[in-house]
Amino acid sequence: MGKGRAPCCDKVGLNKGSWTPEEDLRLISYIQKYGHANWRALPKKAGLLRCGKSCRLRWINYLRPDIKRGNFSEEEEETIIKLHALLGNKWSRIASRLPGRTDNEIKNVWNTYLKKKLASREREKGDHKITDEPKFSSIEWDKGDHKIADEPKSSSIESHCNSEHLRPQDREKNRNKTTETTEVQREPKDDTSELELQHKSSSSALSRCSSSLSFATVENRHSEENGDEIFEIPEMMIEPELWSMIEEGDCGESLAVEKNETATDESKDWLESLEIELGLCEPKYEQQETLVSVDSCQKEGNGLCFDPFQIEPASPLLLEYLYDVNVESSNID
DNA sequence: AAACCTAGCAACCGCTCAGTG
DNA sequence: TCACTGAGCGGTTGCTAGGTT
Repeated sequence: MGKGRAPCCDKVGLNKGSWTPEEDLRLISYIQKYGHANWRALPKKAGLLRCGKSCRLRWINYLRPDIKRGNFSEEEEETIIKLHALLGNKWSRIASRLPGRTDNEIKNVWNTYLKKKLASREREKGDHKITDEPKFSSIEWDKGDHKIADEPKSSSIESHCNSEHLRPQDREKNRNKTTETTEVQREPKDDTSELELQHKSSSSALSRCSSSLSFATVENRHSEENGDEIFEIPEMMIEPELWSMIEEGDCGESLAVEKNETATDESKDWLESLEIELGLCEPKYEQQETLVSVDSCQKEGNGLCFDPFQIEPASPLLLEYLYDVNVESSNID
């Protein structure tokens, strides 16, 4: 750039490296109450010794309520492979097609696993070189080379929930590391207009299909003033002292935030579950199984369950998406 | 049991872009 | 139009856990 621009923050005396549970809690607590309109100012206001960029990254990649933790399903992997063939290393673009997944996560999965998987697959087929470049141009697309149309058609809800489709090492990992991350399924962020339709239809299925810490429903809504999300958190019980701990900053120094009288029970519940995940407190009671099982849902045939990653040629959502991708590719060209 | 290796992932860094005064 | 800011993106690094020798 060369404009002598000041660093995004004064890095002297700031924490680096892994985030502590206390920092996480502090960040979540602040964003829950005040949103994240200004990342640069956020750490100071929240009493965090981090730069705004770091806070943003931590929130987006790890703490965001709509984040989907855990292993990628076969369908997700296939989707990534196909989208990568179309878009190349446009991780954020790819992530926008996979609700609940972050660009960072997809990038990591690609670099550590999918690239190799694809390479070995190609090796079996022939001698195709795996590159980071998009495989299909919009020209190919126009010719009707709709590679994505051969997307697996089987429902992935089960596979999403069912570890049978996970890689062996990941299945093992899951058994051993049950509380490693905040495996909380929440409504996907719907700030991407192009995903709006998908979200409307797929998010319920997604949020239903998750780990033992899944919640029944979580709604996002946009603040009219600044577009920040305010998350409606499902109803659960919470230790009152825990909440006051957060409010009064008992988990560290006092929080630089005021007590929010309107903080919902749901927010507290979410924080509590997060604290359990972070190992800040013991689970007080058995997590209620609030999710409708995929099986029962499918048996009921109520139309609420479907595969968020299912891509069939006839799907209007897919057509919209394909059109979208095609237009975007054309624009780039 | 210890040393070494490898894979996975969180976090950082530097750059670009869009918005604003 | 220019200077600047803040947010976001993609590449890279470094830590850690698990596996292997």
